[in-house]
Amino acid sequence: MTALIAVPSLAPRALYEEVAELIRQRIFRRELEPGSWIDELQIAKAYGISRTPLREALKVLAAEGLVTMKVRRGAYVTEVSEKDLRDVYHLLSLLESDAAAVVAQTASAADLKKLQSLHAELEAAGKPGKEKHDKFFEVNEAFHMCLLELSQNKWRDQMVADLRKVMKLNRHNSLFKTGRITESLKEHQAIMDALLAKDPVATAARMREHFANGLSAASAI
Amino acid sequence: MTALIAVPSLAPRALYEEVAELIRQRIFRRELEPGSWIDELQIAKAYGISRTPLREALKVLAAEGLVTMKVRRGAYVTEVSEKDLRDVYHLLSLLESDAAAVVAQTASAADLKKLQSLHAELEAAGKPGKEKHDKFFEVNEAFHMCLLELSQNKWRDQMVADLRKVMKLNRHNSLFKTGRITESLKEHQAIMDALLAKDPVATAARMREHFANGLSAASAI
DNA sequence: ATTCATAATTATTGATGCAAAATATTGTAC
DNA sequence: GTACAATATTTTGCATCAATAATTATGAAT
Repeated sequence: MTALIAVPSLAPRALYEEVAELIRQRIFRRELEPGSWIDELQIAKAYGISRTPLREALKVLAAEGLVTMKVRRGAYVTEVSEKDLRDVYHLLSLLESDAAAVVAQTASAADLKKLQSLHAELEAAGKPGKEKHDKFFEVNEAFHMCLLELSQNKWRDQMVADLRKVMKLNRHNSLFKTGRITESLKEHQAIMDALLAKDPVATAARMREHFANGLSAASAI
Repeated sequence: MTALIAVPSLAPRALYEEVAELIRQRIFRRELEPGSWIDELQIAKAYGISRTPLREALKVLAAEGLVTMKVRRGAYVTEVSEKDLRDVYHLLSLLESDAAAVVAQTASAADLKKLQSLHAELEAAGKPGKEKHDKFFEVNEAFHMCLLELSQNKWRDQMVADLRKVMKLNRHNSLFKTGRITESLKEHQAIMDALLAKDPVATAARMREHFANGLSAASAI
């Protein structure tokens, strides 16, 4: 029985948020499989907490789409169909390409420099020989998130973050981590070029292509 | 003290959802003003329920963006800035125009008929002389929602629904209800035409215009 | 033997109670 | 009179407890 240890941080989160994050991670790690029932009693006991904050955490996860609440039947890890994944991916493409267009129009020199440095990191991490794929995916995520933040629309940030969480429910969430690192780098380069040219239309187009390629690579599996 | 009466329906909702809906409506009616603190004890007492389902309801509303939770300070009705509204509106435009394009490509004859009948209703409700504006806005919402549903992406449905809720936080949520009924009808007609022509690009463009006009009408106030 | 009904068990949902934290209030000292 | 400190009150947040609903198991009747 591993009780939760209270970590005194500067921005203290409520217990239900703490628990939500723990369960999120367990879902991503597939410790809790899609479709499976979430045993409140067992988890509460395992974490050494009561069921009240746990249930609040489950409500949060339900709002994110990670779990599904059934009346009088409790919480279940959301099952995503192939169509769901395509639908979510489509929305990600739409939202992120739009964000990219905005950034192309509004980014300052410093903003572009930041993106370029991330892009450079990405190229370094993607060098053949290097097999630190984790690093590549991490920086890739950082690049996309940085672009998002630069587009200055917190509502979109939230939506993209939630959609990306849903994508992680997928077994082969290969959409993000296929072995197409070289192609992905080329596409990122194209996006960077369009951004530096401050061409919103081209930037959005390159981002859409980037997503389209990711999707076809995924469905080819 | 008005206790909640259990309405036995076919799809029984949990109490926390029931309560969430009640609070949602109170927020939309501005009984609970943006920025104001939500008194858990008072509301629980007023509804004749305990704080537990109420707190769960507040978590749901927080996920929708209608309320903001502050650690150890409770729940507050979300305050949306002018920029927030523009940002949300931008996303609505993006999502709904994309949905319209999908429908233009995939709609069956029956689907189009359904949209046409809603459009006819809208024209009837918008006839000068008739001052049933409520009816107009209601049918307008129905038209947009029907289009959404026909585009067959439940994730987008959810996002649009949430974003529209946030829009309703606005004092003058004039974006939907300006006195530009005639113009709005013309724009809807243009959308219908593009849909019937099964032209996705034109349909999306008309929808974007529809939103752009709504925004400028709103900011002109 | 199979089906339907009833009872028992199990799990969710809602209520109440308690402790900790934050804010407001009051009093005292300078 | 103002500022700071200590106390009191208010309110959140978590835990425990009770009740309701659903599922499963058991038994009886056809």
